[in-house]
Amino acid sequence: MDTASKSWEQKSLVGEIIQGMELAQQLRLSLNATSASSENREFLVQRILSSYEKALLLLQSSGSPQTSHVDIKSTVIQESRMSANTSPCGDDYKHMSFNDHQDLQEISKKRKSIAKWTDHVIRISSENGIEGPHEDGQSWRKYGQKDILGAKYPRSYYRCTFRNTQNCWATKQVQRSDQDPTTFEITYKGKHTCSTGSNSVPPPPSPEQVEQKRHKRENISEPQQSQVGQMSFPINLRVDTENLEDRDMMESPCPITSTSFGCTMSGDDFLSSMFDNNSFFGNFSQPMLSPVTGTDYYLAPPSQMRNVAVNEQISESDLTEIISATNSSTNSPIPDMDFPLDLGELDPNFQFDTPGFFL
DNA sequence: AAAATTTGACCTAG
DNA sequence: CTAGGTCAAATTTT
Repeated sequence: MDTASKSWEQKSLVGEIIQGMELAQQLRLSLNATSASSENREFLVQRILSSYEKALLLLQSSGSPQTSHVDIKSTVIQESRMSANTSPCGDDYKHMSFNDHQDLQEISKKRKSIAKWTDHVIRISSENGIEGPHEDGQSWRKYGQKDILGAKYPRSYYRCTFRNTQNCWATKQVQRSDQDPTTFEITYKGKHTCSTGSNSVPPPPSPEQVEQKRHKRENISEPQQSQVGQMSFPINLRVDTENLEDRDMMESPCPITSTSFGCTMSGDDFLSSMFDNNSFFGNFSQPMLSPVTGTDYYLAPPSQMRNVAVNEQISESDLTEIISATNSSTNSPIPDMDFPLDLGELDPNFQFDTPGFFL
């Protein structure tokens, strides 16, 4: 994974810078446009910052081939502007708590790795019928649908298409709002670690795959922990400020990019069609974090980890974001937010604490 | 044929 | 037990 990484990084670097410029331009336009909301601007700002952060990251990492994610992360700082909680509906919720159960037998202590699992909730409503889809530039594969108690519409579950090939454990859930069917609540969990080489050809399936079935799990060797450096920059991408929705985490989206919708959800119920936009990956770095952030990580892969991947990733703060456009927000159950973290287990090295910085 | 979706069964936390 | 989440076989789509 490093052979090509070099040129790759350079490209990424350039791409990030370019992206930053483009975003800045968009921001400028946004400032002139009366229609643009402050939220959009906010996102643009975040993206711009994110691009630069990535660029810095790349520069640093190129210096030292190996990863250095942690430091990098701390170096990047970010101001947190934004009114604390202007948005009323900031109900983000996170809940997740998984444990391994079946694993106990053998691997009881091994996975102490920190896998961060975050939830990002966004709401998208298409008031007038058409709106941008919230594509994230990722490909998702639907793996389930469930009727939720009290909800009129079923919830759909998606996971990254590259789960198996690249150990990407990102998932998302899509739920249509009861009262306002035009609104969808999308919850993203996990981070994308898939890096399909953006350069040109997606690399073949990664080496260590997991294929073991559900009988035994073993730790897979670590995936490359380089994810930080890989972002594909959309060269031709332009973000539309129209209504951008975004989310993301500084990770790189799979190269799928713009035109291709990652979404394969043809689904029944959702918006397979109602939107069309082209804003894709956004960034989601969000400022308003409470001081306590930083602490949300925890190991324990998703529910049933049969293949345990120990990803050590950079943690990113969790945040939930809501871009909602409208009113209806009543139907969101407000779960409790609990933070099951066991700090004790963490590595002392971990240094993320800085509260205010971008993810 | 391969990849994605559908859908009921299965699993687990609360 | 129930509700929510995931698996996986069957089915559909590409």
